[in-house]
Amino acid sequence: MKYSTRLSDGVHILIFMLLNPGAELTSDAIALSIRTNPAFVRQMMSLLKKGGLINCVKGKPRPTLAKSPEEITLFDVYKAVEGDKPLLHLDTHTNPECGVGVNIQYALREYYDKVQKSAEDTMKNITLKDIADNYFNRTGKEE
Amino acid sequence: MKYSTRLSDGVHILIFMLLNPGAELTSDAIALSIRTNPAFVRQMMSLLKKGGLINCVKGKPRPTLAKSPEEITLFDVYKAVEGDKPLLHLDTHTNPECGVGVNIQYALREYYDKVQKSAEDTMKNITLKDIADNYFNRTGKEE
DNA sequence: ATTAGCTGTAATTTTATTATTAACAGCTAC
DNA sequence: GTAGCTGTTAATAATAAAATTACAGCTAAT
Repeated sequence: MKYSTRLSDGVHILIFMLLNPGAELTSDAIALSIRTNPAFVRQMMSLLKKGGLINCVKGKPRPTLAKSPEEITLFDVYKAVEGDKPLLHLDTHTNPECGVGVNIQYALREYYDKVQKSAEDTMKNITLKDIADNYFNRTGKEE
Repeated sequence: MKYSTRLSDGVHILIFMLLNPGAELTSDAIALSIRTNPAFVRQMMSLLKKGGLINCVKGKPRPTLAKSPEEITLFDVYKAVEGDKPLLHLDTHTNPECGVGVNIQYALREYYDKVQKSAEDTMKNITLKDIADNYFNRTGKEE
């Protein structure tokens, strides 16, 4: 498959909103920056809204962050745009008649959960503000 | 795309070898358990061999672990079968004329690296023995 | 020596998941 | 009232994975 860039694009959208507070910000403008199409941006924004991260109104091109950047973590964005999709995937297609194979995958699941948790814990400690600060340092622009 | 199950299948192969020490173990037999085809198993085994995790000889269906199960970590298997493929993917397709977008992705990279590192650190602390023990507990069989 | 059976590897096809696109109903604000 | 936007759905294209095919070369048994 294609690699999912939803988390990256979700953050992209949020930072874009942070950089343009109160300004008119259409899905077309954001799409131009991500180099995707407006409908995809609107789909992402719909998920971000459902996740409680942004507020936006149909017909009105002025979306706003629903929380301060310090309160939005990378994990929040991940959950909003990827849902429960894990980073690692068990092979759920093993031969069901082979108990060995089935139990290996069950055994693995426990350890995949640990990997997932450590990744998520790290994501929970990264906020939109951190990423924005890093962006500002990069561009020399001050907050 | 399809989700990659290479790590799961790599572990599957290693545990299978651990369970059948010294026995004849053809790629056909392993493929039957994973419910895949022998050529894919051989491709995975080729990678595991390059990663220094197993020994096997062309024409001879008796692969062996190159290290003890305590010395093989989940990270070793991940590196062997996935190489440098990260868990999270930046959107490298943003509009190059939009400096904002480009720099957002650069900023994000630093944080993705942190997430990757925490996942890898966890993987480094999980050994094939851990997974095998969990498997044995599950099946009631003792080591 | 011959040969059956296996491995190692490359090339092609199929499949799964994603982004892309098109389309349109409904809201907003001028 | 209408231009421009959002929200949503459905269909299509793109991409990376597994599945498959094929075959040269090794092993070991006879």
